Amino acid sequence: VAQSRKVTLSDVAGRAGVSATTASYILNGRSAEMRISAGAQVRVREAAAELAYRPNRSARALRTATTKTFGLLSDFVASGQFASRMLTGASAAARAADHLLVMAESEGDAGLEGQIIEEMLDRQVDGIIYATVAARRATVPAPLHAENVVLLNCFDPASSLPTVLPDEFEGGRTAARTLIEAGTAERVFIVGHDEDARAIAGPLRVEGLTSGLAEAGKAVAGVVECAWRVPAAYGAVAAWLEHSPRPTALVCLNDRVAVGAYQALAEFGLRIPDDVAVVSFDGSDLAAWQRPPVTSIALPFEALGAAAVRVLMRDKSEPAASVRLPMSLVSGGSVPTPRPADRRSARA
Amino acid sequence: VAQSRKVTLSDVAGRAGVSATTASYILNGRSAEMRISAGAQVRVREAAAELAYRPNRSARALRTATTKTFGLLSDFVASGQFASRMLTGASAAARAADHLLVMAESEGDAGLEGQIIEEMLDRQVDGIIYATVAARRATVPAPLHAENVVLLNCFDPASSLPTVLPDEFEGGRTAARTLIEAGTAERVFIVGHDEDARAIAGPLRVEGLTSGLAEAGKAVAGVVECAWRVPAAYGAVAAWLEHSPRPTALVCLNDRVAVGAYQALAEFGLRIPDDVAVVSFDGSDLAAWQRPPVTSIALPFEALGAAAVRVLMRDKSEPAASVRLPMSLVSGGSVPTPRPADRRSARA
DNA sequence: CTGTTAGCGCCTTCAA
DNA sequence: TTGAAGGCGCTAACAG
Repeated sequence: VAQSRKVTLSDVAGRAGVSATTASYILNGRSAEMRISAGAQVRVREAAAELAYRPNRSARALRTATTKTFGLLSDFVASGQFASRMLTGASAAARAADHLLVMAESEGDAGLEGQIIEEMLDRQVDGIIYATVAARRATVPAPLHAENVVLLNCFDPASSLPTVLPDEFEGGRTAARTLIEAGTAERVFIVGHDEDARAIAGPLRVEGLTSGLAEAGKAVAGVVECAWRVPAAYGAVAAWLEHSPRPTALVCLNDRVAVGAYQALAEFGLRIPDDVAVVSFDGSDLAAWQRPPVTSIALPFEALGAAAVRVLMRDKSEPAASVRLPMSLVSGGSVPTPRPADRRSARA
Repeated sequence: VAQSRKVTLSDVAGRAGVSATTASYILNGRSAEMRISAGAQVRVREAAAELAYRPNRSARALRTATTKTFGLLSDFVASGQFASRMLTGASAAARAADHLLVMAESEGDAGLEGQIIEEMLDRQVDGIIYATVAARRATVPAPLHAENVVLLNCFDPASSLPTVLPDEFEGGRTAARTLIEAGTAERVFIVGHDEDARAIAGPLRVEGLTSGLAEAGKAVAGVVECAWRVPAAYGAVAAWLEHSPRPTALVCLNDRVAVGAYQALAEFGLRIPDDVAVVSFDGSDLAAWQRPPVTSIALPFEALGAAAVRVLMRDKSEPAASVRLPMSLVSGGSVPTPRPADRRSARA
């Protein structure tokens, strides 16, 4: 039966007729190591259960300087699915390892970021995930360099901190392969352009695409430059369609761009995938909701978050390896299905 | 200059030539109350700054049983914008009040939920936000009844815990008023239907709509039942358009439903807003990304999160009032603009 | 195999 | 106006 007043370790020890030390050893799974008698073990466990004993984490933290808590610091969480799904993955992985996540958003403000880092460090978090919502170069604040830190979806050229990133380059190659297999790689146009010089997702996706097309003797026919936002993409693609040769395929640098492109194509009476194939990146719900659903090279959102947690929990004697996770093809209906013969030969 | 080893309060006191007690009073803003000498105050503050002193929160937590940390427990975070934007609001409000948020997701699993609650309580959080991603009735686990808890986007009929909810009923009335002013309230059909018996958003939105229409002598013409998902809404609306009289307006119970409805209307060659007006609920980005943008009755996502934090931080001598926040009209282009004369008379 | 002792860093009575 | 002492609950040497 649970007590009304908070149950402490010595309450348990008292009830089991042992000292607090012994109870501590038993409850922390060190009975074998300490060669505790079977009787004591049973009595302590029973007492703990009967009293619904829960260790006081603050006391333990003071003593051991660990909190079974990780900090997750992100620049933005509200935009798109990246932050939330990554958070889900990280949170689940942390919980599976008996940890909790303290989370905060810097809103891209360096001052705020610094404050948050102090707050997290004050709380003695066991590690910090430094995440960005867009894959990019980042400058990690100095106080983090000495801590257990992992960079998620970003990297700092000036530091050797471990990093978890999606493999954008291979993702680009997957996009190329998809178009080649479908026989729509004749006139491929890229839609989208990163204004942010620190961004790496776009450039890597483009490089991968170019590399993949080259293997089949193809090349990118051109780029429709626009911000990675729906209205911008709509406007740019619509304006471009006025004057340009009809593309066989559009590679949209993310799903929002694809939505804008869909709108423009519809306005010009171009059918997807019959007239134009569309491939995009991210694999968010947004892609699945279009008609037809957009074939998208998906970010492993949850896996990225989980991988970051695993890096924080690694055996600290090891040097902390960075991780690059594959992006996967989520087939929608925006790329024509290759005839079986084509597909077979392409795979061979 | 910061030390390599962790700086403690007595380090500061030593450097300032006072005892830890005095330093504690000064650094906690109790100098006046304790009538500390001006000199001591200056010296202690200087010493703290020079040593870059930061209080050890774990030690303070052990002593005071408070952590300047709130727990945020949600059933899901990844779906849609609700959780993430609400999280943004809560996190910002918490930080503004010198608190941090520990966050976890129960994935709708009661067992997991119980574990997470224990974990949060073990860490002595100063309060817990119990949030659901869909507005609904909830059954708050027993351990929370005795704690500082606020329900966010849900309520528990069996408890008297304070609650933060959007005003869905008034939101429905706003939708009605919008259609009436635009002169498109003749044949209004509702699209969407909650399967979950615990859900309250849909029913309240419908009630509000009905009430608002009634004031103008109108009524809902019918309901197209479908789950609140894009493909379901598309399918239901498309099937329905085959046989039904053309509506003057569709009230979609959320933005995802509106997206599906848009797709169906487009397929039938019906133009928005000329042939059919569309109003929906939530005010997520999704609505803004349609062409034309959907006129949507918006949930105050960030404000809901912030309000929940404020409830947790209220003066504890007060009884904890529940909060109902207004939904706001976000005009897109999916409802025809009323002629100025109409609008004026409707407002009178 | 188990208990005693000694703090972790901080706040807070109580005395001076 | 300030300092000394005690203890929050837990863990870890060190004895026995």
